[in-house]
Amino acid sequence: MPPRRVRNLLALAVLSYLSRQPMHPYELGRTLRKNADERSIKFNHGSLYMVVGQLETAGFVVAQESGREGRRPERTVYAITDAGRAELHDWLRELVEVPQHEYPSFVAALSLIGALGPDEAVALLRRRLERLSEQRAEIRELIDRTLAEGVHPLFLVEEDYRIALLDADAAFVRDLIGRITDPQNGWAPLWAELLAKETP
Amino acid sequence: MPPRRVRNLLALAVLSYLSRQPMHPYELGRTLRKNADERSIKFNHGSLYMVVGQLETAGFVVAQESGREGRRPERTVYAITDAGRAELHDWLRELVEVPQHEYPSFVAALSLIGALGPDEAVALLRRRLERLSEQRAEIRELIDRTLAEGVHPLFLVEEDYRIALLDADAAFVRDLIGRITDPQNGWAPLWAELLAKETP
DNA sequence: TCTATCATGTAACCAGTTACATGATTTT
DNA sequence: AAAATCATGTAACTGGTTACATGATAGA
Repeated sequence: MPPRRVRNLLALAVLSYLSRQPMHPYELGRTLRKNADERSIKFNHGSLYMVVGQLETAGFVVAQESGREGRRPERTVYAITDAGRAELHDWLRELVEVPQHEYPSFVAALSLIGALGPDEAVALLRRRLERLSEQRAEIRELIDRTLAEGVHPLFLVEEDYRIALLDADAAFVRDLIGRITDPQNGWAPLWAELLAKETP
Repeated sequence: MPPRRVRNLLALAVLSYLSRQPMHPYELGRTLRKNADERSIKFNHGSLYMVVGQLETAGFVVAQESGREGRRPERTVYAITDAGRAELHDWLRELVEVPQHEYPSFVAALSLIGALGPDEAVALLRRRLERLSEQRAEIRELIDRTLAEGVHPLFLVEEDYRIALLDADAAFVRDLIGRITDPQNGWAPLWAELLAKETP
């Protein structure tokens, strides 16, 4: 199959909302913000117009009416097309089914962490643990607050997933600290030695 | 503190390698590839030159000699500056210490998964589990192979971390399938109902 | 009434990717 | 000697972000 004509994930959210009802870009923005989708999908005012434009040239949405109301600027309302629905469905399927190779910044940091000394690394990892638990608490609270408003947990699974990732991160970090500092065969001594050699 | 003048993580790797010895961009590329850094940091031939250029204008690296050897094209060798070393160190510290808010595609997918039917979603999630375990096996094998070559495990922590994330993903997905399909109070019936309402 | 904020869109800029160019070496 | 691959870099294009513009409403 050919690569997607529009790859930006913001386009997925746009298709999803337009599949419910036609809207104009600004309204899409408000809706995305109201539903806290910015937590899951990066977007800003400008990129919305860009993405909608891309979707239009790809034939996934069409400009419906472009009227002005009072003396507001033009508002162009877009509707999803059949091709757009197909793309939405297919794309979502793919994203759920096939785990993507991604580039979290902590992976990059770990791959270069040798450049820090073992003591410094451990100190930083300990601070990371604190931040991780703060973030976890925030998300936990967000979930509870939202559930209390009567929202079905189905609409919060992405936050559950975030918590799962944070927990895995924390567990990994704890383990890593152990492997560095273990008094028997921790990495610290050798690590320090390697570092001393390459820094003249 | 002001935002980083160069944000691309590839620049971090470049600074790290240049802190060992001056190199020209092509050599950096070879080195990155040899060390399998492409698994942790996205890069391609073109972006290397861009990033090195950015680092130069930011004053983190300087062009040293630009000679030609035989009749090869010009090769410009870059060296790290003191400011560059400081940036490398500070940036690495930050990346280890503070967990970034990121946008994995599965988070986006989960936030919109309601648009799929519960049965379809479960089927896809099951396939995801298979793929996750395949990926895990591949990484496991990579780690073992590399360790067998005598590489110190410190230089493989990022792969350990990937495995931790894959495991967390899989555990989450298994749990999610359970929450959807649970015969007592699984989400499937309500979910199907919601979906039917909004799709006329 | 002046100022802020909302509503809506466009344009300019910057970052990142893909494609192109060209001589050197190795393989067939 | 032709073809492939390595070595090295630049240029063109596309995607994404930031900044700008402008009328409308609400608050001080």
